[in-house]
Amino acid sequence: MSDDASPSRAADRTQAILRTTVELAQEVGYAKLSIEGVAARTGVGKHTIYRRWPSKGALFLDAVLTPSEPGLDYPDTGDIVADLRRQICAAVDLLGRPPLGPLYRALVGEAQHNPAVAAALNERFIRPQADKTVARLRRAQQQGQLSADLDLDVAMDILSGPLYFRFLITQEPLSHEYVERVLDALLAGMRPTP
Amino acid sequence: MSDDASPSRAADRTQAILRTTVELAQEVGYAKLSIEGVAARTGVGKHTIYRRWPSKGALFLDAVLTPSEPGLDYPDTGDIVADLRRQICAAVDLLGRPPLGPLYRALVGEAQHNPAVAAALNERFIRPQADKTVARLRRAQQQGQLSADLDLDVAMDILSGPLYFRFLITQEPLSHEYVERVLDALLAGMRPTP
Amino acid sequence: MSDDASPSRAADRTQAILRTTVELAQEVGYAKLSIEGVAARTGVGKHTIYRRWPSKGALFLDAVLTPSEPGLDYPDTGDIVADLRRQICAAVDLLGRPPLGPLYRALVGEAQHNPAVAAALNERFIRPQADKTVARLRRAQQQGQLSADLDLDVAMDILSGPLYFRFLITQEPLSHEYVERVLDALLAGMRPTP
Amino acid sequence: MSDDASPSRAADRTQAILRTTVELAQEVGYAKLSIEGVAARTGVGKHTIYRRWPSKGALFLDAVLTPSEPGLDYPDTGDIVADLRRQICAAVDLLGRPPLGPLYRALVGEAQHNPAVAAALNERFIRPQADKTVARLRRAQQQGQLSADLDLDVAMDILSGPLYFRFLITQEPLSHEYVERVLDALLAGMRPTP
DNA sequence: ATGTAAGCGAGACGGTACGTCGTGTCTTAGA
DNA sequence: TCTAAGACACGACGTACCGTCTCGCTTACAT
Repeated sequence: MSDDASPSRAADRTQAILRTTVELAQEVGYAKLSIEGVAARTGVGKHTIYRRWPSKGALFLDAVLTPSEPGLDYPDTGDIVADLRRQICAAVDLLGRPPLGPLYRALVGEAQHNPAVAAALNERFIRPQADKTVARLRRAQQQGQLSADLDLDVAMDILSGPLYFRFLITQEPLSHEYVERVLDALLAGMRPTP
Repeated sequence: MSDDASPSRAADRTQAILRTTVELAQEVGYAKLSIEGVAARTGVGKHTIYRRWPSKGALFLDAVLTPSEPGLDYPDTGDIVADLRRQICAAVDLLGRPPLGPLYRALVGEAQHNPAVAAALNERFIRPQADKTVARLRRAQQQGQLSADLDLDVAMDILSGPLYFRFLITQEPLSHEYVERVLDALLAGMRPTP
Repeated sequence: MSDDASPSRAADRTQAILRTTVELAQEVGYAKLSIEGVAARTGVGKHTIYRRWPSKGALFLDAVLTPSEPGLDYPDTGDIVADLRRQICAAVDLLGRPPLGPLYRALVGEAQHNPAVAAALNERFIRPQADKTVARLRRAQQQGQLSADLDLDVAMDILSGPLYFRFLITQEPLSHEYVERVLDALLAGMRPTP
Repeated sequence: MSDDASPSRAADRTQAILRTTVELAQEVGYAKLSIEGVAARTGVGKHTIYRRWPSKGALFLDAVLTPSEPGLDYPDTGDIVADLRRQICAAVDLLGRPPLGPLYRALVGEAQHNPAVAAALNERFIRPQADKTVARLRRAQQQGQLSADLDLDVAMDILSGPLYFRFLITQEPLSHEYVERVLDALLAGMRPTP
């Protein structure tokens, strides 16, 4: 008697809870987010949340990642430098600024206290992105656009790391101009040119 | 009544509280650390803690940074690559592994939720280290050991970032060998050598 | 499809639920008894219980009274004192000690909070017993074995009351010897014999 | 700095909580009384209640008994029958009708589920009253106003029991006329007068 | 040397949230 | 059609900390 348009009560509720979680987190911040509050605002019993997620961290992870998961697909225009620039700027625009930025920052913060969140963050978001990046880098390397000596796993870290450092540690804003400067430095290398 | 050997009751108490905080954090983790617990274990009234620190985060920051503050002085042997390697390895050994590693990780995590902690972490630890690093890099650049084009502020980020990325995000262990690979990649640059 | 040997699925289930209720109440006490628990232990849906009884109290009343209802028939040997002694001792033995005693005590306790239970307890158990008692007392009075002045309704209360008082209020054990002492006092009266 | 008129914060709060408990119990009944509700209405943290009483039953016992404890003093006019009548009627008027009646009924009900409440009820209320009653009966017996054979401990039970039976079991109202009828029956005895 | 204040331990207090349990209603799938 | 299973909104449980507050007691300073 139920048609495709109303797939299941359970999924409806799950979505509603995730939406409220994002809303509330944006209003009061992750630290003051509470399962009690999410339940009340969604009009849902606390148990309905605990049945789905074991902790505030797990709920928050789902709430932040679910909408952006199919988000950052990798371009391949043939020009690795342009593609990296495009991809990194997209990531910075999505995760490095409001509205998602503060939530993503809080999510990474939570991962430092909660190993389950750290693991899930890696598996659901970081590793897939890294794999795509490494694959793209490998193609570029094979085409001679990157140094044959370049250690591709490390390349992933040196491309992401500086931005995460600025995002999490010094907490200065992330501009496209900054991305450019990082890319320039990485491409050229630190050693004096002969 | 107080002599040099017991400089001040207040300082004694402060030290005792900081010691307990580290102890307790190592035992139960930052998430389950509580001011109530620190007070009880130290044998101190809660007020005595609140009089000194405004929040658990601030207390924890002091507890983690106080002992390691006079820690990572920069060497200058004349060889910038050797000095960087030495310095980064020292930092990794101190902050990247037990016993201090988990505490430092939690501290950075807390900084994501608490702007005051983020600011204090930067001012008391990150910025001073960065300044020393940049100064050392500048000398090397002037001596021709680094590319004249190198953007020194960015250099600081690309040296630290990859290690923080691995420490905070993928949470894989930090070995000296990994430091070496990062340095190699950064020095050589990603572009193919002509 | 159902024959005499399996009178009805419904009745079977009802009996099973009542049995579990008694079992569980004996194990954990009435206060910790729950419909949820009874359903789980019986292997029955909660609805199947709610369809039959409106509340825990009503279920418990049925569970306690059903087996003992056809219990306390009144003897008439011609000797009213002997009959009262026999009857009261039987009641005390059945309801005043384990295994049924604690359940009956809890049932009366529940009746203090739940008027429906109080009413049902009276109608299904107390009043029928009282009617039989009064009838027996009336015969005895007509035969001259009891004072012609005796107020028979009150007689019922003064025979039962002291035992209930001891059972519910002072919660001291009920022995046959105690029954004897009560009967002696009631028969003789408190006034000095002239 | 504090004078006799403001004895202590603690006692103030205790009294406020007990008052609210009685109020709330009268409004919603014992079954729906909750520690949460009492705390909210009193404007007090739940812990402040749990610090003082281990359970709803214990709190309720205090709330009901505290005001009426110094309540039912025994008269001695020299006429035991008149004194019993006076005393029993006073008890019936206080505990057998609103406002206290329903609370006392609920208290006795709770005692059936909670041994601690049963014990406290006995020690703080029932036994002291019983002791006074027995003492008064003993004087009357020595003066020849009661049968020399009367078993005084049992006398206590047969005086109280019928009223408790009516109060708790049949739950009919308790009138002075009923008290009279019980006393008449008990004084005269059930045996036919020769 | 003696007030007098400041710091202190202890812990009560009003709150908020926790994670769990049971209620009574409702839905779903299977017999 | 009735059932078992269990999701659901709700409300209360009893616990844990929060940050504030009052208590006496002990230091240590200023008179």
